[in-house]
Amino acid sequence: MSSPQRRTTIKDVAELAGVGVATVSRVLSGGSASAETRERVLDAATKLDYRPSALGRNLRQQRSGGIALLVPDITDNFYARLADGVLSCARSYGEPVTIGVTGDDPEQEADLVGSLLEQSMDRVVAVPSGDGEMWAPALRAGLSVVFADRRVWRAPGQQRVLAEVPAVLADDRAGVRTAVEYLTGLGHRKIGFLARHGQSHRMQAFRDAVGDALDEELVVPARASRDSAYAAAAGLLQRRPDVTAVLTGDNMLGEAAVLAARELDVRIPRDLSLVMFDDVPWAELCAPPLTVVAQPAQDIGYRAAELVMRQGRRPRTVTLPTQLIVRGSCGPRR
Amino acid sequence: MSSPQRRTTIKDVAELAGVGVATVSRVLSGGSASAETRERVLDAATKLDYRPSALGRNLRQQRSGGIALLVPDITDNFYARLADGVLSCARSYGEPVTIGVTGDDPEQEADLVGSLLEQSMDRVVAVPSGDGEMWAPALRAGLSVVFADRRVWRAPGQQRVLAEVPAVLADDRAGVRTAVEYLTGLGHRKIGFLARHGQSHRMQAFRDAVGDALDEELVVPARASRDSAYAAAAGLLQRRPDVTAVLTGDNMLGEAAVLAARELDVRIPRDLSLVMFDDVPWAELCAPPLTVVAQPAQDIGYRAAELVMRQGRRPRTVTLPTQLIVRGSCGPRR
DNA sequence: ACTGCTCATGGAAACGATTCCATCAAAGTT
DNA sequence: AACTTTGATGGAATCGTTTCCATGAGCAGT
Repeated sequence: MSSPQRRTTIKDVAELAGVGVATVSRVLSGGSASAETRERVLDAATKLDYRPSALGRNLRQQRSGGIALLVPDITDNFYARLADGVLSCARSYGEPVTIGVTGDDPEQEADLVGSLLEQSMDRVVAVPSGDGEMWAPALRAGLSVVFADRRVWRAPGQQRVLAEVPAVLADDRAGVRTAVEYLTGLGHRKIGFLARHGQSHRMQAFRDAVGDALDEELVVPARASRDSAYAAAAGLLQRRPDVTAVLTGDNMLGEAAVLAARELDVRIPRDLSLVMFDDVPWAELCAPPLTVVAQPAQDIGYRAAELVMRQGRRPRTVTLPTQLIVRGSCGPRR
Repeated sequence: MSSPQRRTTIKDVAELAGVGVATVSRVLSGGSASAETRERVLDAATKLDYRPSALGRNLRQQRSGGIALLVPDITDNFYARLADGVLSCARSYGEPVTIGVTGDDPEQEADLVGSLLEQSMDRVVAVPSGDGEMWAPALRAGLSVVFADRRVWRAPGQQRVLAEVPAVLADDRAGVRTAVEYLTGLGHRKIGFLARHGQSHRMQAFRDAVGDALDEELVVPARASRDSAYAAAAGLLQRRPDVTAVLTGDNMLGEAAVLAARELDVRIPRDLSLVMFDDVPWAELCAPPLTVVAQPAQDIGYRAAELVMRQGRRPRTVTLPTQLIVRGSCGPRR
C-alpha cells in the first residue's frame, strides 16, 4: 500500500533547504555557517523530521559510538548496580550501551573483546577477569578502556600498556581492614575469608590486615558459581569448626555462607560472626540482618563511564570509599 | 613509532588471494564459489587475520545487527535474569546486545526507541511501559519487536499493529490464581494485593481470582520506586489492619512488605501471610523464608530473543508456567 | 558446429554520513 | 587600485561492505 518508507537522508534536507549536503552536515554538527543558512537548514530538518543515521556517521569516522560494558554476571546485584551507573552516565551523553557478560572467564572475555573490535567499538568499561593479557592487543588497536571494580593482576613482566589503563575501584584495602579490625575488636582471632578468584586483591588485603595471625587455611577461594560458593563456605565451616568469624569477598559468597551455616546448624551471630562485602538490598531482610562493607557500585559505574567518555584529560585511577554498616550478624567471640 | 595500524579490509584479502572483492564477500558469507577459489580466499583471510567490519556491512544493509533490550530497571533481579537470558541467546547467534532502562516511564521509553531508530537497530526485546502507543510508529518503520513479561495495555481503539506484536509472558493469571487459592485454603478472606502500575494484568488477574470477595480498597498500586513501594505497603497495613494476607506483584514490593510489616510490628506469618511474585535468591534467606510464585525469568528472556531473531516463522505469543514455592511466610488465619 | 544454459567471477554502484579542497565574494590592508 | 585575508559554500572523495549486472568459460543437447 504505502511506499516502503525510505529514510530521509541528509540529501533530502539539503535539497529542501536549497544548500549542499556539506553545509547541512556542518550546521547540524555545530560548524560555521551564516545565520540565514543555519535557519533554513534547521527548518528543513525539522520539517522532514530528519535524524542523522548513525550508520553513515560511524562508517565515515571509523568508529561506532556508544560504550561497551563487560561484567562477570549481570544477575549479581553489585554488577547490576554498576551497570546502572554506566547506563545513567551514557544516557546523559546520549550514547547507547552494549553489555556483555564474561562469566569471569578470560576466554569468554577475549571473545567479547574480539566482537567489540568487529563492531569498531572503541570505548569499553570492563570488570576484567584473569591476567588481562588479551587486553594488550585491543589497547594497541586503539580501544580506550577503563577498568571498574578490579584492575588486572599485575604480573612482574606485565606490559606497561596495561598498567596505564585507568581504573575506578572501591577502596578494598580499607574496607577489608575496617572489617577485620571490627571483628578482632569483638575478640575474634580465627577469621575466615571467602573470595572468588577475581578477588585476589581483596584476598591480599585480608592477608595484610590479619598480619601475624594469618592462617592460610582460612583463606579459601571459590569459582564464580553458586555451587562453588556454597561448597567453599560449607567446606570451611566443616573443616575448621574453630573459626568464629567469616568475611566474604562478595554477596554471593555471603549468601552461600548464610545458607551453609544454616544447614550445618551454626548460628549467626552466636556461633559465627559474618561480614559480607557489598551491601545488597536483601542484607537487611536476612535473618539476622547482615553487617556489610558497602561499596558505591552505581558510582563506580558512573565514574568509569565518565572517564571513558572524556579521553581528553589523561585519566588516572580513582578510588572510592567503602563503609562498614553494622547490623546484626556479628557478636563477641564466645 | 609503529604505523597507525590500518585495519585490514576485504580489499587486502582480495589482493592477496588474487580475486575480486565480490568473490571474497561471497566466500565469506557462504555464497557459491569454486572449491579452489574458496580455499585461496580462506587462506588469505586467516593469514591476514581478517575480520569483516560490522560498520561497512551495516551501512550497506541499512540495519545494524544485534538486539536491543529495554527493561524498566536492571538492578531488579527479575529483569537482570531476563536480560541474562537475552544475552545468552544473543551470544549463541554472535550478536551484541544493547541495553536501555526505561524506569517504567513511557517518555524515557519513547526516547530510547528513538535512539534505536537512529542506530538502525531493528530487533528489540522490550518490557513495555504505558499503553505502548509509541511503538506503533516504530513498528511501521520496520522494527521487529517482541514484548517480554508484559504486553501493552490494550485500549479498545488500540491499533491492530500492536496486537500483532509477539510476546513471551509468564502465566500470571495461573500464578495469581494459585497463590490466591493457596491463601484462601489457609482460611484467609481479606487478601491485599500490591502491584506496580506496569502490572495491571496481574491486578486484573487478582480481581478475577478473588471474585465476589473483592474489596477494591485492598488492591493498591505503587509507582516504580523503592520509596513508593514502601509507602504502598505501609499504607495498606496501617489503613486496613484487618487484612490477614498480602500478595505482591513483584519482588521489590515483597521487600517493601517485609520491611513495612517489621516496622509496624506485624509478625509474618503469625499476623500476616505473605506471598511474593518472583523467586529471587534472597527469598530463602529472608526471615521467614518467603513463599513465592516463581517465574522463569531467564527463559522468558531467552525465548523472547529467540523469537526476535527468527523473524521467518510468524511468531505467536508464548506463555511460560509459573510455580508456587511454599516456604515459611504463610500461616492459617487466626 | 551452433545454440542455449549454468556457473564462477570481477567491476562498479550503493548505503549515508563527514571532511578535504577549491571557489568565490566580501572585507580589510598596503 | 591592487593585494591579502577571511569566511561561507558546494562538489567530490572517502569509509568497508554487499549486491547488481555483464562477461566469459564450460558443457550438454540438437
